[in-house]
Amino acid sequence: MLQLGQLDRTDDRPPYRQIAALLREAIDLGALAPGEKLPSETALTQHFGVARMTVRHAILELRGEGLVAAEHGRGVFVRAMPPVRRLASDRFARKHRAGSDGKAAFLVEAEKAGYTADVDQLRIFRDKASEGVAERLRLPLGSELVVRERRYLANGRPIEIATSYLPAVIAGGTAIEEPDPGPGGIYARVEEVGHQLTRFTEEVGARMPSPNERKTLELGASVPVLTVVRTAFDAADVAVEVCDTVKVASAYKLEYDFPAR
Amino acid sequence: MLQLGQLDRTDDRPPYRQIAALLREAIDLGALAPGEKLPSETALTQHFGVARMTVRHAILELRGEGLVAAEHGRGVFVRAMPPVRRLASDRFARKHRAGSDGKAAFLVEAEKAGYTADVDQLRIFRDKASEGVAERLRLPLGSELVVRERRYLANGRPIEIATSYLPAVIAGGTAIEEPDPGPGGIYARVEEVGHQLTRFTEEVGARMPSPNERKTLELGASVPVLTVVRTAFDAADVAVEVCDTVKVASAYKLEYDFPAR
DNA sequence: CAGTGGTCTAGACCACCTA
DNA sequence: AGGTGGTCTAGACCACTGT
Repeated sequence: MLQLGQLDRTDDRPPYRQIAALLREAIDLGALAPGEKLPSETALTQHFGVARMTVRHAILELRGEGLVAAEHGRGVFVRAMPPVRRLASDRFARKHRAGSDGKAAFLVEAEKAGYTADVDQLRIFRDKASEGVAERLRLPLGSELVVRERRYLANGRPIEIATSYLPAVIAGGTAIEEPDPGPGGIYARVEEVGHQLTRFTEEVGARMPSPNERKTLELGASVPVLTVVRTAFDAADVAVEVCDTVKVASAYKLEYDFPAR
Repeated sequence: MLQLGQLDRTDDRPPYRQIAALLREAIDLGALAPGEKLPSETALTQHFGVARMTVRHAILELRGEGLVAAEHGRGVFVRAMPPVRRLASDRFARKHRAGSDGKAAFLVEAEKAGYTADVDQLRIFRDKASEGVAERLRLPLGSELVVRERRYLANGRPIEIATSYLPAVIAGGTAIEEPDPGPGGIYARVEEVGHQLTRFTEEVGARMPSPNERKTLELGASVPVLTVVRTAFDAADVAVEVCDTVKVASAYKLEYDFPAR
């Protein structure tokens, strides 16, 4: 049974903050392990001798920090943190595509780092270019695109949604329109049709997820996401792919290396 | 006088969410301009015919989104959104240091983009290297460092906290320990003492701010921050500076450009 | 069904700001 | 002093989950 301290009436912090601090401490120390259920509001109310709203206020604070998630009718649970993926800016180097025996980069990386990886919710379809994508691909608005959507999971937990957009004139009719694009992934196929990749740009931001993203990524109320929009360029500096990703922020660390010039 | 709609009892959203939605709409439409004061809790209570806690719950939600900020004893005010800074990975190129007439890069950029920039809360002191910094600078734990802390503001709103760590053997006794490091900033001074900068690495992540950061950056309850830890290397590949920054996510877009190799 | 969290009421007292 | 938001109480009913 979990042991929690008592309120300190000489403490100048209000009771709800003290309760939040005590629970936060229990989580940090591991007395409340990830996935574990917190004492019910009723139990906490009795333990601390306060009104239910006071306990709820404390829990609201922890939810705001993304430390716990409430499940209606079940209880409040300590959130489990997914493993952290470190993404280096050389992760698309050709050497990483070779020798992977046709496995996707994400699966190879997972194997090395010791977690299980999955890709699901794959959707492939044609669409017209929206403003942001058209601008990045330097195509007219409404140009025909091949779109690949998918969701990445680590240890069974969703960590990323990715959507690739490629001009249909490049990707149309190739294995890029197949569920399995073959060894080396879609970048290898793009190079096969004559577009050797030379550089990438990435635009990185962070924000709160939309309700939809929250659902797809199974996120608690206030867990932020990292957004990365990558554009791939070929030797003629033609943009051949835009990849829009939404990543669970706590699961990622992005690494970039650039010259001082 | 602000006109607000009424609750719709047939709507399946709870009253507090409807009230939040009505206020959000008023803000989006400009009926409540940035800096303007919302009707008081008492006024809203009477307007909607609900208990005060219900109105507070709605306002709590808007505060969580960072749309409004409460000021004890004064009222609740619509927050102004800071302008978005786009940070390109060539922003430390030597050419940007030259010709800036001794002005810091941040101020020059602000002038061009048409917003006012300020740096405040400058603190300069000596400290011992903590684990993360020691590792990045490849120094023994506890090595003497020169530390520069400061806060950046755009249009008067805080948008970033930055902390630079430099080995005291490099930065000690130079203008880097002065409030004004002189033309070209601390990087120019580092190069003057024989460490020509050749490359940088950046580690990017996102998370919810700590209570302290929330206060310093004047953030709402659930507004995320971007974290960027930059390490600067000289020609001998010696790490000469670690710069730890915490940025208001909504105010930044980071841009990186890297070869496919 | 009992137990959980979600929402709401109608009060109360306090701390802070402006005047 | 009067108005504002901050915190708290002691109830109430509802919706969801599990047995």
